[in-house]
Amino acid sequence: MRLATWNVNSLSVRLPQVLDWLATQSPDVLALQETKLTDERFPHEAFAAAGWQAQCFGQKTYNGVALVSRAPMADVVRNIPGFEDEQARVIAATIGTLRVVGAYFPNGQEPGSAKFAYKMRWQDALREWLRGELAAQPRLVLMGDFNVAPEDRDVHDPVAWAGQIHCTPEERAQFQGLLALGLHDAFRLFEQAPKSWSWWDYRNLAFRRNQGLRIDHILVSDALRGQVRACSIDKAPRRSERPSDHAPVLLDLDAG
DNA sequence: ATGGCCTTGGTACAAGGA
Repeated sequence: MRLATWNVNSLSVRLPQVLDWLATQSPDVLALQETKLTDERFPHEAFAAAGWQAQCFGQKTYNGVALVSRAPMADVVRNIPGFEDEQARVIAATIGTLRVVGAYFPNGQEPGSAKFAYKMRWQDALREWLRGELAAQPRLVLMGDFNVAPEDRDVHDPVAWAGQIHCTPEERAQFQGLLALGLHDAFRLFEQAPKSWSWWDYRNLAFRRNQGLRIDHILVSDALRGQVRACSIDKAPRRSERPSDHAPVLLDLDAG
């Protein structure tokens, strides 16, 4: 079974690329972030024509998440239950024997700002909700754009980024708090090439210079850890014309 | 260098992203 996550930075712009990528990589489930579409405008028909079904949770202009799946999705949850939020950032569903959570973590803009405080509060709520989800369904995957580079090796220039947004001790502690639930960073279960990033700034020829951050992640629960066969970042879409600034991350699980 | 690029909304540029 193959799962994937991709921040597409506008599904309207990237829909043809997403459909091409689905045909090429053939994941069973794809979590999308930054769809930037209200649910009325979500292109269900285009996915259905290619053999996929989708559950969406969007809003106008900003944010927006979706799950695209070959198999039906049940018990769909939108956003974090009990956490009042005007922003559409979480969608969860049960697919087969898996609980799949797709998330677009807040950016936080600048340490010390109101948006940073929201980023912390939002993650507190996410973590406490996931604690219950894991108890109810131990076979859980949390994937999406976490907007944190967990360690210095996830940053092209750790000195320049030290203390900057995505690299603050508070954000890294939040990531550790998720791992403390019994989740594992699937990418780091394997030996990986140094300088592996999932995001490159549109500016400064950052992709060509491979100046990026690894901020898109797939976390698997204890119960799934032994079934993880591979985890990789697919840079190919980032090379294409009019790319998203993020690359997809892929996870291969044993059928078991 | 408080920059650079990209998307949306709306039709000029501001906000947000990371």
